[in-house]
Amino acid sequence: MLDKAFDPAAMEARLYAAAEAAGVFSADPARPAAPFTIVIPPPNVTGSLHIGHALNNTLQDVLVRWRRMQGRDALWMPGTDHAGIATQMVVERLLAAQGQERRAMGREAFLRRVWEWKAESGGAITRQLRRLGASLDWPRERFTMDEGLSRAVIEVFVTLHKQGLIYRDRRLVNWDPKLLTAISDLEVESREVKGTLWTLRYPIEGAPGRFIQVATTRPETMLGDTAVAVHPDDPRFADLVGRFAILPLTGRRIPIIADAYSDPEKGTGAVKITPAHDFNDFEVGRRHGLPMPNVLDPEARICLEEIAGELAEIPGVAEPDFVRALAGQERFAARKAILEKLEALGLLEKAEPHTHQVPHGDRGGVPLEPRLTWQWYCDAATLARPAIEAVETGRTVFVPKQWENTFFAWMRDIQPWCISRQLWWGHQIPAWYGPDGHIFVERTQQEAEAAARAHYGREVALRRDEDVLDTWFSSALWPFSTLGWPERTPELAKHYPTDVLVTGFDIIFFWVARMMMMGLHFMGEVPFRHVVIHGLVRDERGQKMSKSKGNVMDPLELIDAYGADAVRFTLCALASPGRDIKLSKQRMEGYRAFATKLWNAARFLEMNGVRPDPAWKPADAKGMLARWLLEKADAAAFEANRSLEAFRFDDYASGLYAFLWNTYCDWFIEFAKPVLNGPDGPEKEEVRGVAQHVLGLALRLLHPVMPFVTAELWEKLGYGDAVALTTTPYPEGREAAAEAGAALVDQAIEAISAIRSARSTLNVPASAVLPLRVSGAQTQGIRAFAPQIMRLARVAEPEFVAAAAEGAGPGAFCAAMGAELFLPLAGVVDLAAERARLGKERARAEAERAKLEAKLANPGFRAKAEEAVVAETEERLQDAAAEIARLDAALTRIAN
RNA sequence: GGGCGCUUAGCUCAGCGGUAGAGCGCCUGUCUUACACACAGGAUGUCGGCGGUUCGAACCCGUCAGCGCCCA
Repeated sequence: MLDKAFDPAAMEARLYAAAEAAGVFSADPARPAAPFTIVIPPPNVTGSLHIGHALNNTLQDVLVRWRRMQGRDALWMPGTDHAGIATQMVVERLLAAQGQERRAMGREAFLRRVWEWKAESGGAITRQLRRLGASLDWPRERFTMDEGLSRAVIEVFVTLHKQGLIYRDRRLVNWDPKLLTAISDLEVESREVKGTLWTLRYPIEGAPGRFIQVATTRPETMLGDTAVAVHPDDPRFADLVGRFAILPLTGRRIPIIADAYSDPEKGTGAVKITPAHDFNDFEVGRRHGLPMPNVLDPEARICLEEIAGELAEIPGVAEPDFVRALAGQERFAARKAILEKLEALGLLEKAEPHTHQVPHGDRGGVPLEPRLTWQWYCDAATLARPAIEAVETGRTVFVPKQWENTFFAWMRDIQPWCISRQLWWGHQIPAWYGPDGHIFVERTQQEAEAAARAHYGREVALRRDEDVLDTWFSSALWPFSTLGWPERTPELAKHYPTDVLVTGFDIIFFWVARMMMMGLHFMGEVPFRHVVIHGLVRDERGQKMSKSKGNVMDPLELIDAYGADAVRFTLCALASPGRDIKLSKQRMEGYRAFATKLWNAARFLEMNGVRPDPAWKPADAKGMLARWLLEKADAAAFEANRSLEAFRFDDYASGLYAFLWNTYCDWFIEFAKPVLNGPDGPEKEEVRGVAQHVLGLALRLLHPVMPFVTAELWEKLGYGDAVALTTTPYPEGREAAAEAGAALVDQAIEAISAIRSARSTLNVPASAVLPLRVSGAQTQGIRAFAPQIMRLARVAEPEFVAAAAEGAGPGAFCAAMGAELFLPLAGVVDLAAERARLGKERARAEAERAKLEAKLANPGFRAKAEEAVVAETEERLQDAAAEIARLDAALTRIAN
C-alpha cells in the first residue's frame, strides 16, 4: 500500500544509488543499438552545483533518459575540467592560511598539493549531480588532467605545431598583474569605472613654447610613449607631422605621425602612442615600425630596464632622476607621482572626470594591463574556417537557430588564440629550448633530446618551457578525448560525433567554438549535431542571481524543500527557447503539487484494485471510456516525443502535466469511480485494465523529467523493478484521431460542464440533487454515461423526453453537442438570474454569428480562402444560429 | 556605434496567417470516502504604437517607442 503522503527525501538517494549500482546509466559499445551521446560541458573541478547547472543538466538528463528508454545505447559522459587559474587560486589560498607560498615550496611540491586537494575536495559537483538525478555514465568519468586526456593534449599540441598552426609570438596579451599570467580575451570583464581624463602637454622639438596636447586615462604609461599620432586629414596638425615631440620626464624624442587611428573628434585630436601597453597603440606601432619599450613589470610596477639608456635631462621638461626614482613603484602610486611632477612642470593641461570601460580579470578582479610578452598562439582563424562551414551547411545546427549569428560573428573575426598561461597547474607545454634558444616541440623529453641531438650533433642540456596550456585547450578536445582519442577505442568509433551539446549562450565562444575547431581538425567531423542553447536562470524579479545580491537559489536546498522531481519539472516547464528563466518558489510549489497529484492518483487506483497487467491489450478494449482514454494517451505520448525531438522541453512538460491532471485525473478517474464502486464484471475489469495501462504509460512518459517518483510508483504498484523503468521502452503514441465512440465521452463531459456552470451561476446549493430532462437528436453520450453525469453534475436519473423544457415549469436550460438539457427548478430557480444567464450566452453566440456572417459576406473570402476553411466557417455559423434559436426558445418560455 | 532578443490576462509565459491559451494569483462555492499541494464555477485581453501586405494579421513586412543582452 502506498503511503498517504509522497515524501521525495525518503526515496531519492535510495533510488539513485540502486540505479547507479545496477549500471543502467552506462553505455555498452558492444550493444548493436544505435548510439545517443552527450558529453557534459565539463564543470569546473572547484565548482559546486548552482541553479544554472541544475537547468543545464536537467535538460541533458531528460534527453538522455528519453533516448535510453527508446532503446538507444545512451552515453552521457561525465567529468570536470581542471580550471587552471581557479584551482591554483584555491590551493594558494589554502597554503597562505598555513603561512606557505607556492614559489617557496617549488613546482613539484605544489602540484602534489593540488592533486591532494583534488582528491579531498575536488569534484563536489559530481556528487551533487547525483542528487539532481542526472543519469551520467559514472564509470567513464574523466578529468582534463587525466593521463589519457593529457596524452590527447600533447598529441594535439605537437601535431598543430608541426602543421604550423601553433607558434610562438611576441604580442600584446591581457595580463593579470595579480595572478601573474596572460589570460584569455574571454576572461576579460569590462567594468565601468569613474576615472579621470588627463590632458598632457608635450613640447614640440625646435619650437619653444609650442606644445601638442594628448589625453590619457593612464598617464603612467607615458614613460613608454614612442610617438604622438594625429589624423592624416586634420589641418590643425598638418605642419607637425614628421616633426618630433619631446616626451616629458624621460626626454625621449618621439615622432609625430599621421595615422587614421587618431580620431579628430575625440579629445584633443592627438593621441599618445604606447605600443607595449595598449592594443590599439600596438597596431599603430606595428604600422609605423615604432619601438615598443616595456615600462611595467609583471606585477604592474614601473620598470626601467628598456628605457634606462635613453633618459636625458632637459630643464623644465625631463628629469631622469625623478624617473629613476619611480622604478619598482606600483602603477597607481607611480601615476600619482607622475601627475604631480607634470603639474609642477606645467605640462598637465587639465584633469576632467571621465567614465570609461576598464578591463578587469574575471578571476583576480584587478585592472588588467596589456603586456608585450612571448606566448604560444594557436592559429584560430585557420581552424575556424571549417567550423564556420559546418554550421553554414547545417552539419551542426544551433537551437534556437539565431545563435548561429553569434557564433558566426565571433568566428569570422577570431583572433589568434593565446594558449599559454604562466601557471603551474595545467598541461605543461611540450616545448624544450636548446642553449641557443632553438625550440624542440615533441611528445616527450626523450624525443626532444633526440631531436636536439640530431640538430646540434651532440648532447646538449634542454630547458622545458615552464608555462602550461589554457584550460580551454584541453576542454576543446573533450568530445573526443573523453572517448579515448588518440586511441581508436570502440567508444570513439561509436559515439563520435556526439548528438547534442546543451549549454548556455555565454559559453558559445568557450566551448562550442573551440570544440568545433578541434573536433573538425582532428576527427574530420563535427563534435555534435545539435547545439542547444538555453537561457539564464534569474530570480523572480528577473535579476541575475549573485552572492552579493543575496538572491541565489541553491538547487540542493530546493531539492530538500520540493524534491528533485519538482525542481527538474519546474526547470523543464520554464525552459522556453531563447528566453531566460525567472524562477520563483511559487512556481516550484505548483510543480511539487503535480508530483503529489500523480502520487495520489496512483494511490487511489491502488485502493480500488487496479493492478498492473502486462497481458491487458489496449486493442481489445471495447468500452467508450477506455477508447477515449487510450486515444488521449496516444496523443499525449506522440506529442511528448515530438516535443523532445524539437528540444521543446516546455511543451513536453506542460503537455504531460495537462494530460495527467486534466484528462486522466479530472475526467477519466472521475468517470471511472461509479464503475469501480459498482458490481464486478467485464466493465469494471476493462476500466481497471485501461487505468493501469495508461498509468503505466504516464509513468514512462514522465520518467525522463521525474525519474524518482515515477520509479518509486513503478515498483510499488508492481509494474516492475524501479531500476528497470530506466530501460523500459518509451511509448511512441500516435497522432490524435477522433473515434466515434470517444466522442460520446466528450458529450457527457460537455453536459456535466454545462450543468455545473448553470448551477453555479444560478446559485443552486451544491448539495441539491436536481432532476434532469433530456431531449434532442443526439443523446447517446448522455445515456451511456448517466451514472457519471448524475454523480459529477449532482442530478437525478436523466429523463429522456421529446422536448426537454416543455411542460416542466421554470428551470434552467443548456445544451451539449446536440442534446438539450433542462433542469426543472420550480421554487429554486431565480428566473431573473436565469434570464440574465441565457441573455449573456445569447450575446456571446450573437457576436460569434455576426463575426462569421461578415466573414462569409466578404466575396474575397469565398473566392480566395481554402475550401475547408470556408466550409468550417459555414458550419460554425450554423451552430451559432442553432444555439441562438435554442436560447431564444428558452428565453421565451421564461418570459415574465 | 554594430548585432541579437523581448513587449499577449494582475504576474510568469506558450501560441507565430484562419474560433486568443496555460500555470500561478484573484473572486465565489465545496470536508463530493485519492489528493485543501484538492474539487467545482467565475472574472480579467484595442496580443506596445502607427503604417503596409493579405479575402483574413497577435502571427508576415516597414517604422517608432520602451526593456534586456552581447560585441566594440
